[in-house]
Amino acid sequence: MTTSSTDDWLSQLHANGYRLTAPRRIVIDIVAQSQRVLSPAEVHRLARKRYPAIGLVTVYRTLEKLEELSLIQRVHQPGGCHAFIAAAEGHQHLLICQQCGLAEYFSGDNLDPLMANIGRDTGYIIKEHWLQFFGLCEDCRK
Amino acid sequence: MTTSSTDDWLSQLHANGYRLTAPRRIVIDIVAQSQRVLSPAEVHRLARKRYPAIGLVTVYRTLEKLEELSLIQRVHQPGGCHAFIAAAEGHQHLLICQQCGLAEYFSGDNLDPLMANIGRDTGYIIKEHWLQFFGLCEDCRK
DNA sequence: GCCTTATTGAAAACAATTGTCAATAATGGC
DNA sequence: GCCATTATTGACAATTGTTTTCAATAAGGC
Repeated sequence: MTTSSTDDWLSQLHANGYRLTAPRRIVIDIVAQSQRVLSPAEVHRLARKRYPAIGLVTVYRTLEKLEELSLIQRVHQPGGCHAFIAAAEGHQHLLICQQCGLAEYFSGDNLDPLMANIGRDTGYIIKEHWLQFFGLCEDCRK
Repeated sequence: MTTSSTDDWLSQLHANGYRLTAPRRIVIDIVAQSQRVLSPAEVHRLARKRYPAIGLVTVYRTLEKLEELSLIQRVHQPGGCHAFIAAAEGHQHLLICQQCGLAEYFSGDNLDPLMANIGRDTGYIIKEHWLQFFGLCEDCRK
C-alpha cells in the first residue's frame, strides 16, 4: 500500500458504495502505482506476490470497477488490446514503449482543423479521436 | 466475383504461391469490395450466402494470409479490435462510423513537429503512430 | 458486536482463435 | 487434358481470454 493516488482511488471506490477488501486494495495499489501498461494476467501475477490466494477473477472484477469509475483506461496496441493504465486528467494521448510498456501521457496536438476538414470532405460527424505514439523508452533504447 | 481489387488480390496470393480456391475467392471478394470494417464472423456470415459449406476456420486462415501480404489491416476500435478492412496505399489514417462501420482513409496530418517535441521531452525514440477518427457517417447521422 | 449484503475464490460456461487430421482439389509437369 | 504432388478444406478438439454461477466469507452501517 503506497502513496496518494492509491488512497484516492480507494476513497472513490468507497464513495461509490464499493467495499474496500484486502484483494481489492492490492490490485488498486498495483495499477495506481504502475508506470507501465499492465494486462489482467500481469496484475494477477504481481498481486499474488502480496496475496497468494487472490483469484484472477477478482482482478478482472476490480479492473472493471476501476474502468467504470474512469480511474483506468484500456490501452490498445498493435500487438493486442488487453492492457490497462491509470487514466489521465483531461484529454491526453499516450506514448508507449513497445519493449517494456512504460507509458507517458502527452498533449499539445491540435487536430481540430484537420478534423474540420475531414468532416466537411466526408460528411461524417467526428465524435472522437485516437492519437497514440509507440517507440522505445530511454532505458530500452540501449 | 467483382472488380479490379479482387483480381489484384487474387494475383498477389497466387504470385506468393497460394492456391486460388473457391472459398478463398469468395472471402477475398467480400473483403476487397467492402466499404466497411468486417469481423471474421461477419465475413463468414456473408461468405455463407454464396458458399454455404464454407467454414469459419477458412475465413480466419484467409484473413491471416491477406494480412501477411498487407492487403488488409486490423482495425482497432473502442468497442473491440476484431475487425479488418482493405489496407491503404501509403501512410493513411482511418475515419470510422461508430454505427455501421463504414470507413474512409484520410491523410494530411503533420505530426512530425509534435513527435519531435515529445521525443525530445521524454527520451523516447518514436517509431510509429496511430491516428484515428470515429464518428457518424452521412447516412447514420440521420 | 450484529446483520445485511457486497465480495471472494473455485469451477463451469462462454467466446474468439488456433491446431490437428483425413479427405479433397489446385497447380505444375508431362 | 491427365497425374502426382502437396496446399487447402471442413469438422472437431484444444487453447486462451473473459464472464457467470454459487456457496462461503467478511465489510461496514447500525
